[in-house]
Amino acid sequence: MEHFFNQVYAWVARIPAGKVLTYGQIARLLGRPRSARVVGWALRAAPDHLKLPCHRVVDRQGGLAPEEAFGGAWRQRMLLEGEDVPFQGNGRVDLNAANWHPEQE
DNA sequence: CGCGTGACGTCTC
DNA sequence: CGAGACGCCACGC
Repeated sequence: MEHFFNQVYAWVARIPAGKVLTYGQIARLLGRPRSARVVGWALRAAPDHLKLPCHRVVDRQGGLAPEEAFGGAWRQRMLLEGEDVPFQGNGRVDLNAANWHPEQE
């Protein structure tokens, strides 16, 4: 539980600026390919003092978090654009260019 | 110990 | 190509 959450936080904290990870991707990195939901849950429960770049975590289609998170999806988009994260123009992150592959690091 | 729930994912229609 | 249904896993009650 906290171990799982901690792992999620660890990966999120490692995401370089300008790159993004998907929930499912993180879940796989943790050895739980079907725990994408739990990943999102972990971020939901992520304490602010960890200062995690949770705005760099998107869904499989590059979609941003719901409005209720971040105090507005526009906020997340603004942060991403501020890091030169490419958008597709439809409000989604261009995963083809911004998706981070930790295995390559 | 069982039930409901959710920042997701994949398959179908 | 958009919307809906089901599946998954951890957690709180």
